[in-house]
Amino acid sequence: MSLPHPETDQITLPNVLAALGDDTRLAIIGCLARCDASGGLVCGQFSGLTSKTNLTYHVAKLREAGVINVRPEGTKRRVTLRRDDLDQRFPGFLDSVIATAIDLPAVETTMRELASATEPGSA
Amino acid sequence: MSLPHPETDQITLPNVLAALGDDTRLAIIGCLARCDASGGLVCGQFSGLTSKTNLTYHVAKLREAGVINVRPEGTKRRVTLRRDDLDQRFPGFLDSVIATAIDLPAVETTMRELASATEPGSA
DNA sequence: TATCTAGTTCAATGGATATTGAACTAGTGC
DNA sequence: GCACTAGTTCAATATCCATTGAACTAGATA
Repeated sequence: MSLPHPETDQITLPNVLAALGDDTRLAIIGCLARCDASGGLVCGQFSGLTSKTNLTYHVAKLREAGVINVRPEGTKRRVTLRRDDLDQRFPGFLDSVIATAIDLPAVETTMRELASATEPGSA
Repeated sequence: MSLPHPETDQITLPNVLAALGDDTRLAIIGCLARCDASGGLVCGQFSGLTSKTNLTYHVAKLREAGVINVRPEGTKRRVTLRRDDLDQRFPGFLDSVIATAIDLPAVETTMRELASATEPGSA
């Protein structure tokens, strides 16, 4: 872990709520919720949501609040949800947020783009 | 209901999260969670949290997001949590937030003030 | 009617937050 | 070494948000 992440017990509800109270960041969480089982996503895969610079900003916000984990992987950054940590800290919270966030319009759109980008013949 | 409140199905997760992502408002929710069974609270009872003007502002934010109900009662405004509506819309969400919000320092302090203000002999 | 209480409205302010573009850095592969 | 990719940093801006104080309104009470 080369980037600073808060310890589990440093994660606070006000910070997490503030981090999630933004459309772009909520969409990022929605996308992650949909494909976290497959090992998360890298920043570039959220490019449909906003600019590259702005993504760096929002991903950092989520990381600093303790909502996601960001792991360098070559020139990329692999982003995953801190499910276990959040469940431990605020039981039931993440699941209830995800249940709604997973169906947000911005998430639907991004996932569609992501799917078509990995279709055979598009590479 | 003389003040505008969103219908249950108009309540959105981004709005609710943004409304709760503020220390003052989270403290209001914590206080309400503690004594909602006893019929809610009136604005003035949150006076330990911030100024009167600022309370009007934050209470309006929570109301507009659909988190609380505000009912005129003489010159006062009775504030209650929209538990049923939120449970219907985002199952489990409110409970998980309350579990943590109820123990916030600002809530503890406010509840102590509230308790001492209703002690026999203080009226 | 006069006064008090509880809360609102409004305009102004300060501070935080989101967004942008240009320049930059760290890996990867030729 | 060179070019490419992925993401960062920085400074600037634009916007939104929380906070304040003064003046105000509605209802209760004497």
